[in-house]
Amino acid sequence: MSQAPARNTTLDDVAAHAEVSSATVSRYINNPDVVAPRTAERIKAAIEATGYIPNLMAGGLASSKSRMVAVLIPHLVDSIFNDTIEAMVNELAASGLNVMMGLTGLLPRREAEMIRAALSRRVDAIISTGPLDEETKALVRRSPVLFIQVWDLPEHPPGLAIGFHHRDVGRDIARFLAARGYRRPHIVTAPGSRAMQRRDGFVAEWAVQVGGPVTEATVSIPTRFGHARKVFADLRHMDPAPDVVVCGSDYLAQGLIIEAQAAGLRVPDQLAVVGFGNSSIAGDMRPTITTVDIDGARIAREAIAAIRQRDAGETVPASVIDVGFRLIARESA
Amino acid sequence: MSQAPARNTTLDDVAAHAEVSSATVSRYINNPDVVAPRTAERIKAAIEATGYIPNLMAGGLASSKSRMVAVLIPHLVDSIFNDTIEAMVNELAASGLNVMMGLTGLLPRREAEMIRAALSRRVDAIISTGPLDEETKALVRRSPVLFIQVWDLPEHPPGLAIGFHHRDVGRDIARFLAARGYRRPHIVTAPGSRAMQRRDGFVAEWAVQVGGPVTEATVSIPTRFGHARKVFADLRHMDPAPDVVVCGSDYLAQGLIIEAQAAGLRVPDQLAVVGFGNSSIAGDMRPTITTVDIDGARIAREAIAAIRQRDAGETVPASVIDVGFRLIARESA
DNA sequence: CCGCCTTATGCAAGCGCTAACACAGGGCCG
DNA sequence: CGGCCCTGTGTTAGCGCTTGCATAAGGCGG
Repeated sequence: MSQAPARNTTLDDVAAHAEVSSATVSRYINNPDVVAPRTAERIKAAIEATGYIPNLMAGGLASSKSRMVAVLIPHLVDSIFNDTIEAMVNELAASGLNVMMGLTGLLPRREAEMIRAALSRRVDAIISTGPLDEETKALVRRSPVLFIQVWDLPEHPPGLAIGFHHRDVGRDIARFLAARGYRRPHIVTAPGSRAMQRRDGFVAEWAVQVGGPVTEATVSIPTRFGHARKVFADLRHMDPAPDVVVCGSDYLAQGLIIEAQAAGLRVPDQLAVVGFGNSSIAGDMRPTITTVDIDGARIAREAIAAIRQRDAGETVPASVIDVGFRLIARESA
Repeated sequence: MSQAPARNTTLDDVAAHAEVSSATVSRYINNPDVVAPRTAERIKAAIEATGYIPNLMAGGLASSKSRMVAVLIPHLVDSIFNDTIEAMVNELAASGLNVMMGLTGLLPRREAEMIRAALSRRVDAIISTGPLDEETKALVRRSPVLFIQVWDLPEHPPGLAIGFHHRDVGRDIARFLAARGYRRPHIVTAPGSRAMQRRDGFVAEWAVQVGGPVTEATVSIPTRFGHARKVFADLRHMDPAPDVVVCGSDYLAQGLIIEAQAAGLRVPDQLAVVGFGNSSIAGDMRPTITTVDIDGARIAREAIAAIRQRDAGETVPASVIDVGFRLIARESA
């Protein structure tokens, strides 16, 4: 109330108050067990009394550990990553790691920018959905940061990769739909390597399983609810009409169901729909949406495990963790 | 390829390479205009040659400016804040500010924790949806951080508040529905002060406008799509049946529309629905959703303006910026 | 009861950068 | 043509913390 302290309270202030050296206070904060119980007591009281708040920039500089992790994703709105990211951010917070969040949007340039920013902050790890261009990949390799690419399993990840094979997703959807007797699939794809892999997997397997034509449509990234109107309108002009639409996200799938119903079609009888991501809406939609579930929490856990391992001094090899996926058959297809 | 540099390259390395002092390199990086063009040239080349990446922890420590802003929100999944947050993060990035993201969930304790973490990082500003408990409010007031509370306009914000009056939202919805001739509103509220204010505003104004009973239901935070099944099921047992449902989010509104339609009801004729947030889905739903639009981008801009002002040395007074809201009448009510 | 090991703490040297201050040199005005 | 100001750069003292090393007590086996 009265006078604002000219200077922020520092470790030294606490140390003086507790009548110990600042080194001991530092130890108490970072590793309480190494200080004697009675000393700990005094320090604790001193911290309370002074209202001390550590300065992590100073601490980070001295220890060259930032206790911060960069999480880089394309979007927030209608993003199929949201469940994974939420799990990630929560897990990280629980581990005492703060999250520097970057939205990379569509431009690879932004991804590179955000990575430079993360590197400037000397983050302990970068978690990104990638993919990276060659220059950025080289930059990441040169730096000591732990780079974790999630949601995809590239051949030669710059660091650790935790994800699944998108091509296999496409393949499994093709098998599933073939087995269910669908014959004229229409696949809606967004540009972006992961979506493309799923598409390729689908097309290849469909050729094997059934062999008829696979029609396609393209939407912009991110694949969202609002795209459904146009996709459905286009689809109505097609002859023969598709009997099932394979979507790049549950949001789009939901939109298509709504459009189809508004047009008087019964889903799945007259038009079936498959989503992707098992987003929160998928199980509650009418009809419930057949989709592919990714264990986002598992991805988050694996990522955190790697970060901890690294933090403990072990080296995390550039490798690949396949968390798989699960096709969930519901009512919409 | 050959030997990893034992030590990271620093300003001094660049300085040596460019044959200037490190101070000049620092100037070049932070304020290129003050160094002579020829020197700038040399430094630029030296930076490229050495692959220098600044250390913002060191810079921040020295300048006591972190160039980082904390953004604290309850959730990511199905969050009505997402549009605002996305705008915010993008605007911040464009201003060269990095974002430390915190998910506060439902517990006030977590909010306090995240604020401490942000303070430890000496962030330039904290943007939070609040509200804060008294202790945390005091903590924030004591610290030199710029605290920006968004989405709400409390009486005595600890810093700057940018938002709108939720009570007025409730009031305006009541007027709108009364004018449209609805008579038996059912309002679905989540715990949380903002939702409560909207509810109170609605109930108070409804009493003035029409006067009949307002029935209510409660859902958990966040107000999401999946809640619709239960809300709708409960609503079917009510006698007299409501003719309009006022929802806490567009996602819930969407869910209710779907449930109603699945039960054979026509929306809005047999049951009308009002949402909140003007989320991306609202305009594309069938029927399109009557909702309340918040100019998230505007909130983001105002917040960034305050941060810049503060950064320029001016003091940002604890005050309130009302960005208002806009009721968008669409098809669902 | 003494040397040795363990445990708890202090000392001091940085971590990599910024910014206040000093200063050199050149242009320009009177 | 001398003094003054402006521009550009160097010098230096930190910013607040961590950590390796040194040191002071105790504990304990022989």
